[in-house]
Amino acid sequence: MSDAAPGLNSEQLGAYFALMEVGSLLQYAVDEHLRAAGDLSYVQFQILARLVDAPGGRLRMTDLADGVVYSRSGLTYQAGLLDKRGLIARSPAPDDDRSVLVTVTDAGRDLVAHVLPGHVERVRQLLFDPMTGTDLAALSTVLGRVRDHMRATPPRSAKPRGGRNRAG
Amino acid sequence: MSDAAPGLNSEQLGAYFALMEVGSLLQYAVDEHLRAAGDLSYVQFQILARLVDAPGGRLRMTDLADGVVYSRSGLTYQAGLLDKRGLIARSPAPDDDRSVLVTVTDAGRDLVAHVLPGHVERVRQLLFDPMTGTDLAALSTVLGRVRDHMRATPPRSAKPRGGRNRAG
DNA sequence: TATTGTTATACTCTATAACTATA
DNA sequence: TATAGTTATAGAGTATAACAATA
Repeated sequence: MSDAAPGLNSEQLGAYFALMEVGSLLQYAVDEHLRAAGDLSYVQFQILARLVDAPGGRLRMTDLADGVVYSRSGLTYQAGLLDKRGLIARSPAPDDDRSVLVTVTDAGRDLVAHVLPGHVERVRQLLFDPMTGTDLAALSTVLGRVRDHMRATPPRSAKPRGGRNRAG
Repeated sequence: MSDAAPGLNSEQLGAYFALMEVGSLLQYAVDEHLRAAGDLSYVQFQILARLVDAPGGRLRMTDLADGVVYSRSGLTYQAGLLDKRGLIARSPAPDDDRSVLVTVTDAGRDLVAHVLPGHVERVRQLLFDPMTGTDLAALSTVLGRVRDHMRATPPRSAKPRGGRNRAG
């Protein structure tokens, strides 16, 4: 879009496109590896990874849904797949009978451990090999700020009802 | 993964997660806007945007496929949708009868023009509002370097045909 | 009444392979 | 033989809405 970019200067536009391309290529490469190494989609890997990191290896469905998947039914679907493979187990929550506790099984932990080195290696090769130490520090600073801002800016609840931007 | 990250230090790991999260949230927000404002997916918007930027508003299917979609049949599918809506037109290439030239129609240009301000506005709000001028410069430098490196590093499973592995 | 989670269902998108046609 | 593109088909993933159960 060389001409019509009313709200962004060319440096911003370039950074935006670069971010999208880098994110897309990285996601693609990582996804490909996870499938080949462990027959996992990136979403499934995220679910397992969050569980491995959680105290006791367990989280409620709702907590898991926050930040991993965009709908509850989507998480139920993914959890069903992981459950069927024996990578997680679901049990009723003792303190709230509506909730379901999801726990990583040993098999789930093993799979994450098996997949992680190659995963991390791909990230290193693609993302960090071309960076200098200064690059890394700068990137951390900027992305941290942006992430905090995005988290604080309600992304999905801000649905304009009577919309200003409708297509004719 | 606080424990098992053999190949990345914690700063790198944090930067990686931040990048994925920022990219994912940005993609989601932008996609949502494009659908609401113009009933376009991000892929469709990319196709139109590339055409608008191309000399004469036209590109061959193959050139379009490079960097936009992951398979040729995927592009045929998306082009079919855009064609049906009158946003692009397809015609045989005069110099090579195997090729198909894709051209943005006036309706396609209008839709891009209609959608672009809101698109850019969302990017500005989410990505650039929390940044300082130094941040932007740093981000551009790092992402530029990383993107060049990624483009120069084709995925190992480079498939003979189709696919995603082209320098852009 | 609101929240948690599942299910049923429909839809979008993507990839693979077979196919046609041209270089 | 290799390339350009389409089609048929199958599969993964997602969202929406209805639903049941609990708070």
